[in-house]
Amino acid sequence: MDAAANLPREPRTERGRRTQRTILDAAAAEFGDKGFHESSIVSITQRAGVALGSFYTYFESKEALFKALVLDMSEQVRQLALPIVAEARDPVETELSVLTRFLEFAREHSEIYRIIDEAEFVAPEAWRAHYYGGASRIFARLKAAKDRGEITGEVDEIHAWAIIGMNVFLGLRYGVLERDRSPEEVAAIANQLLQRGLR
Amino acid sequence: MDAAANLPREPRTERGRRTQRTILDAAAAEFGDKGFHESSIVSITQRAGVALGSFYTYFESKEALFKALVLDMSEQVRQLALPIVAEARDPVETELSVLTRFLEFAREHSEIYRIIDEAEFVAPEAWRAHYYGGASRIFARLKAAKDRGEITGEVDEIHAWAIIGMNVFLGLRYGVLERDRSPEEVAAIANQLLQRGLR
Amino acid sequence: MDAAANLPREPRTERGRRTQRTILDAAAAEFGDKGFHESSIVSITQRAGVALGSFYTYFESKEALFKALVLDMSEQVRQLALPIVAEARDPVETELSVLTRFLEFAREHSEIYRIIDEAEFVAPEAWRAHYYGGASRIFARLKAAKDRGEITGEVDEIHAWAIIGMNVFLGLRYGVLERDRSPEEVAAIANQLLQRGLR
Amino acid sequence: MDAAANLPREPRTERGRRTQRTILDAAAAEFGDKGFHESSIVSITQRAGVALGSFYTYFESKEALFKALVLDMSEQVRQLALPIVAEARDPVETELSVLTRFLEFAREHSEIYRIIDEAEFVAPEAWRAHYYGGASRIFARLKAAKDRGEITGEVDEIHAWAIIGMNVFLGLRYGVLERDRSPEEVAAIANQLLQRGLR
DNA sequence: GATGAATGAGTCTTCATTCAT
DNA sequence: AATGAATGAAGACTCATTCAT
Repeated sequence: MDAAANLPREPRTERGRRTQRTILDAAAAEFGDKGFHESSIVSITQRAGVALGSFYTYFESKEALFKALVLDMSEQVRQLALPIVAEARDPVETELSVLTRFLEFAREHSEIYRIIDEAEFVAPEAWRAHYYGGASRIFARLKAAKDRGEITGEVDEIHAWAIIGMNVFLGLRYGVLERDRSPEEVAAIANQLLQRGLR
Repeated sequence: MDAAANLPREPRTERGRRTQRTILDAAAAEFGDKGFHESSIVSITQRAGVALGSFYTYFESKEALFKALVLDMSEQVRQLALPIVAEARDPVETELSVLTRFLEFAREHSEIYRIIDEAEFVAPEAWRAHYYGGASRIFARLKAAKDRGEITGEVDEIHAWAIIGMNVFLGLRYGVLERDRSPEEVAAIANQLLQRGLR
Repeated sequence: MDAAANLPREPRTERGRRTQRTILDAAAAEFGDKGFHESSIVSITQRAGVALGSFYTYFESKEALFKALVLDMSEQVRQLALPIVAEARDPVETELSVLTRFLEFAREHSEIYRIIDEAEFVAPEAWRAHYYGGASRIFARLKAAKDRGEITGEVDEIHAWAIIGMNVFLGLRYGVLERDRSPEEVAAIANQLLQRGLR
Repeated sequence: MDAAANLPREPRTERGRRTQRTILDAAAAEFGDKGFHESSIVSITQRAGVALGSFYTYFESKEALFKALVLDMSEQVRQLALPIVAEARDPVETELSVLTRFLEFAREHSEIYRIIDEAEFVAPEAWRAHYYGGASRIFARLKAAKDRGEITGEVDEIHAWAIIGMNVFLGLRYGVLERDRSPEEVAAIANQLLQRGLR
């Protein structure tokens, strides 16, 4: 088994790189619209305006493409939090900003959102990598805040998973399914839980 | 659109009822193991030990079966909370018990868990019914508690979605993927958030 | 790996048995005409007058079908020699009759001939089974004749392979490619070699 | 039909000649390993370390390449017998030496062996040319021996085909499939048949 | 009600070949 | 000469669904 299995095949020319990009974009749109199983390679290449065969010049398989896409998107999501965390303020404040940013993102890129979610079933390792990574980054932030004395109680990995679950469902409900509340509002209200619980 | 569309076809005899039940169980196992798309009707009927054709005596289609299953399971999950809520104690206490019960359930019936989750993509209306229903019940509990003065701050549907997201991800992480923490522990630690937030 | 892998799937009804037989016959004709790689499942099912999908009701794959065919034909070829050997006469006489019979068969069933030959590349185990089996049966006959004192010199597996090679090439040349000499003539002349060598 | 069809395209420069040679060698290895149909042009050019497109600078098509290879190899096999025949001794003796040489060759170049054999199905004319040529050369040798009085009985083309069949199968069995007997031994034992038949 | 044979649209994937650079 | 991107026809195989028995 080649380590490069499932990785996009490296184009050797600039033209190749462009074609690969086109296919990738078409695939993101297609998967976002129809989900993995309803999407077809023919349809993706048609969207991309390239021949069917060209797909296989750049990707091993439909699964490999999906995985590549999830990895790519997972990275995009990860990037969201970076600038916010860099500013390093109050932990609850930080999570509030992260959530706000995340909700905006879910609105603007609901297809990415759906793709990562569907990965739970289609590309489980990629899905796990995404969420385990996310949870451990949140956990790390909480621990750091605790070390700085900004959090008094215990912090636990469980808190991190609770937060990520909250974020994901809020993003789904208020960013993808219905947009009847603004990201700021959703984030602010949800954040009360982190701030002071239900009282 | 017939209201009865997608509903299991009513068996007319006792024998028929048993066959239908057998198929339903086999389907739950199959979908839980392989997910919707990898599952096949032949395989389900083989598990059930009935002929392929018998499937269509009791179900409209593969989708209809799945939907029926999700509805059935959704109802099972709903039942979980009923006795707990009936005891009507402190709201945070209530959510703690509900979460604990839910985590136990996720452990014992991870296949049900996966099926409902996959419904987001395969049977979106059933999925929505399940989660919108869940959220509104939580929301109702919170409002009731607020009315009884047990909660001082504002309560919002957003809180309900945050809680449901928490629960789902904790169930997935600690009930399905890895069982390295007990349901009680997970619920207790997660509940701190509802109790007093991160401080 | 199931032991039944590659074996034809057992039909459960008489109708099924007929369909399977039809497909098998169509396949023999197709493979004989075009060879394995140029033959296609669509074409085979068209010849058979059944739907494409029906093929997969009865066979695992194109390879499995081919293998099944080779096994079946190998058996037919084996049957050729049985009655002749049963008569048990002079060994050279016996090989003469076997060769004659074989040459007649090659003429009448050149497609079978080609299929077994192509198996060397497409279904090597089946091919080996066929020829190793054939060689060992010839060898056994030679040994028996030797034991009966009908052969004075040493007998060796090598002789058996030499004889089989002779037979195959004569069948190909005078039974399949060109039929410019009668089976009896070919067998008689070739048999001189076994009789007394080149002198 | 152009007489030059299927012939390798003539390289115009020394560099070109080298590239063509490289491709030819890579193809021999590939075809020997995987057989004609499993081999692919991409894979051949990768083995050769040249670009895919370069293939078509030197060969008309995959079939043409194969045919060229068979012709080339057929010629190599033909060369085997030349020095032996030149020495012109006793005919049985000659065939013994030819067979020995041939068996050695089959051992050392089993890929060539397989390629010529597969040509029966892939490049039938080349295959026919090879074996008809071989048979007629053997036949010619026998006739010459007969003329010189070294063979007393009749000689026939049929004898030639019998001999070639023997050789091919012995080469396959003892040179390619299993090498449990030395070429000398195999040739010596097989030669008894030519010498004095089975007695 | 139960059975399982039959159907064929739909998909993925391969690969020889062409051609612009 | 050499390169490798692009093409698309062709083929194996799956599987939900129908229907005669």
